[in-house]
Amino acid sequence: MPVNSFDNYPMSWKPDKKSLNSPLYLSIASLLEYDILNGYLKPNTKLPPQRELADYLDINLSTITRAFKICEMKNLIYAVTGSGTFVAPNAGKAIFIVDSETNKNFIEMSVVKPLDFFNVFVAEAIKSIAEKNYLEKLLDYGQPLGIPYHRMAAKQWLQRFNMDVNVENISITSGVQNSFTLILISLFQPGDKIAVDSYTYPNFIELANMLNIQLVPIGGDVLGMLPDQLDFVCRKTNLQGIYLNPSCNNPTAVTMDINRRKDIAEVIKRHRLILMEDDTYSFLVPQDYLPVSHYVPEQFVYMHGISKSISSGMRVGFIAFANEFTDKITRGIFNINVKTSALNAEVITELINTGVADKIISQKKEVAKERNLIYQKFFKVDNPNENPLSFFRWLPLAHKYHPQQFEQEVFAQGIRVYHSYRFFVRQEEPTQFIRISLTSALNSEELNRGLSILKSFLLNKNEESNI
Amino acid sequence: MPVNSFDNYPMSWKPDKKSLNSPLYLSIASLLEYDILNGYLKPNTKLPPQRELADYLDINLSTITRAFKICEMKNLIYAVTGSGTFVAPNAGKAIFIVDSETNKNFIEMSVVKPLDFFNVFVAEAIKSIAEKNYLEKLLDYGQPLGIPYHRMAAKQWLQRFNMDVNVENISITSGVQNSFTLILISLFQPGDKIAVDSYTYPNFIELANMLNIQLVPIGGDVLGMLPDQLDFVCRKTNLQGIYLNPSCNNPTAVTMDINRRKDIAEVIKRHRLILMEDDTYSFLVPQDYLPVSHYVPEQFVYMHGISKSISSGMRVGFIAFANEFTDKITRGIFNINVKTSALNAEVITELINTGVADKIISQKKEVAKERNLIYQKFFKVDNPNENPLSFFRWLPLAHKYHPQQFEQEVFAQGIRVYHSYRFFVRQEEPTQFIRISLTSALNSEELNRGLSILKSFLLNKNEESNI
DNA sequence: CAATTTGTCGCTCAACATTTC
DNA sequence: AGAAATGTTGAGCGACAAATT
Repeated sequence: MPVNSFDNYPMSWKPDKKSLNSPLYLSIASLLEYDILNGYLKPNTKLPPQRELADYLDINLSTITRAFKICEMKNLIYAVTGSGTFVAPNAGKAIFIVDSETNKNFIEMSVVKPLDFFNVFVAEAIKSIAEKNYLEKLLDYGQPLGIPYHRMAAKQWLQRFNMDVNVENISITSGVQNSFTLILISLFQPGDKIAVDSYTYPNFIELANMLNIQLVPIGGDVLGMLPDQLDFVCRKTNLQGIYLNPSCNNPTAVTMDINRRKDIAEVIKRHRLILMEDDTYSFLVPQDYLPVSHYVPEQFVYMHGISKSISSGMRVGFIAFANEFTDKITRGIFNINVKTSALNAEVITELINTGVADKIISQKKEVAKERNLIYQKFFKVDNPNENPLSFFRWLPLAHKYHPQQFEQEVFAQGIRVYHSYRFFVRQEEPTQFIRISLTSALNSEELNRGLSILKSFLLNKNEESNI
Repeated sequence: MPVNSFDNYPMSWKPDKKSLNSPLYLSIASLLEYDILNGYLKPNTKLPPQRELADYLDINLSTITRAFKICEMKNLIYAVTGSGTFVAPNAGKAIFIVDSETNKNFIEMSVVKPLDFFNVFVAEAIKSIAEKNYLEKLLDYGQPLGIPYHRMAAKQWLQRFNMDVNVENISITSGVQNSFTLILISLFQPGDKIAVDSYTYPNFIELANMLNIQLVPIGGDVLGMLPDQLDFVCRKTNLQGIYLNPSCNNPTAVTMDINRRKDIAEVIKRHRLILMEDDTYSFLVPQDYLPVSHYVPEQFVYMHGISKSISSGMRVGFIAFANEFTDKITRGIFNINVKTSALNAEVITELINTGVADKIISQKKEVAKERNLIYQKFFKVDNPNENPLSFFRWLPLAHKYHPQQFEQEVFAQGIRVYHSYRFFVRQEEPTQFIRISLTSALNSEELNRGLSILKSFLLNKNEESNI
């Protein structure tokens, strides 16, 4: 191809040669960033091949590669060998999930709230602790992993979910999100790669982005992540870890059965991945399920939040981990948080030891069951592996929409749900979904009303097929 | 120099040519790492020039540069153009400060404890909160930056220290260390460079290391960091931020006067640095001091811990920040912690609003004054800019010691202090110091005893000069 | 203060791996 | 199944900048 014919050749992106200055690769990267963030390059646009851009700008191919790598680290683009480079579907958009709570005159089905009306019990626990005479002792530094009494309660609690480890392998953290931060910083490096489900919890995605840790989506089926696909990716890419959500995957609501857990564990072992198992929803699963961590005793970090099961406001979580990680995690806790407030851990310990925690859970399960029945009055649940007590539901859409616009149109009807774009890791989505929280509405009646509005909205959009 | 004469030439490090495999640069980096971590290369050893190593291994110079860069990122070595590359003084050593608390049969003067015996007041505050009827309302998600009532209390509290900002520019965090994490992750990138005092708080150093943020030490004088030196470094290196501890620098105990604060602020403005001002010790400074943040209203993050002033166990801190950073910080808080427990913030708010916090502080200042007088019975304080109420003291040593060995020898006498190696950022220390905590001993008598033991120990070492 | 030593950095080259057709 | 398209990666080159002598 003659060098001067580029004007006639349709290139999706033509950086202005004149505005390039030294260093070239940074200059190119920032031009690209600018054009993406300012909307001149739309999500999913295919960029010209690196060779073509290099020819056009009359520089070396690898200079383009470097420029692209910078933008890829910022999650603005993603590159696939053989196919090309594409603008990321979520380039520059915030996907994180945060409770807005500004004069709620709409029905909340986006954020998953943990049925906070059981907080009366927590308030009682606080009162009973306030009367204890050892209160002062809870108020000093020391014991970054938690005081033994609290860690013992954690041990007993985790045993309920078949996670049986020594007290030395347990730490109190300031909630699951804080556990994510702790583990990503302590056990991983910027540039490391972690395998995740194609649909993953947005706040994990955003945190990984902030820390420059790359997430590699692995395909799944009705039971969740496919071991073969994981193995396949591990063979060609150097992965350091894997993040799993096996009890009730957020957002798909899928529960991994025992066989799939074993199979995945095999692959994790084979490739020496660090397993980050997020088992916040273990309380919604029958008692005979063993965590994936159980099968990889030398390379797991099991993260258990009590925000969903017991109380969200206390900001307490537990982690259990393989011996190997003890030093790094201890150091990490100290450098990130110093420690978690023992007062808060004491409240949770009290709830566990007095059996109130169990009571809260069984009541939450009742409500969850009821709300799922309401959901099924409106929408079908096809996959038998979806957790019947899930706090949220994952509904496929028959058509393609503009994600944010879709959320806004729904909102205009007085309800809020999340579109799947928030959960998707790289690449374009083949099918679109919405995640519907069942536990955020104030009561069954409100949920009923919300789902009914949603259903009419979808029917208006000719979305019969999945309903 | 003939290529074959290397055997006779004294090279401080000769990697085994045979154990090199592809990729070369990684292979070299891991050989170097191995030799440093296993003690074959001692701290401060000068490595052979990169060109010489390249010649010796018969590979390209830049391949060595790359290998060295990897080790430099891990803080195993540091390179100075013109002088050479050296093994880092703290290569592979943990310097972080953690309260060990295992059967204390020694006098604690290493960790700085915050005079925890005033926790009775905090316990009372908890009791009074437990009786409030709005307790449940504190237990949900939402309001990641803190509920307005708490942020208002924070605003009033910060005003005492002349930090006057709107409520919108304030957030509750889970303590100062957590604020560091938040800000380093939210406003900086791996590879960014931050200016710090040559002697800096070890847990800040370690956290920066974990996040691959480079710290650049700036020289100082009796008033702390020198503006000219900061300016000088900014001109040649691309710095993104600066970390300061102006009220009572940890470990030097120096208080920056107003003029120095203004001068430093000028340089910060000129080079558009992000200021991280750690003002945990502002309660030990006279009321007319303005924070450095005051002079750079568009680029500051002011971090205020209450662990030292009010209560360490509650894990609550406040940050105030320039408008510009609001979005990034909000997103960061949500992705790192979700939020800080409102229960804990409520306790601190209660202490502030009832005036108990002020009472705690004035009592702590009394004790600090008394303990500093005890110190001066044993050791001189030469620099008038050292804070007379400091919780710790910084004592120069006349001779050079092996740092860890020194700490152990002192420990053998039944006391614990920290050697300056823990605080030093890169390069070898010209003079060695020890940091002596005055507030960790249980009472004046114990402190007296500890200092007396320390003094005899030092006199035995012929350390008269500074005593 | 000029020459020398020493580390830094951006760009190029070429072999390679993966995907598509 | 083989050829073409496309992204990846390690190493080399050379100009440069800073510190030392």
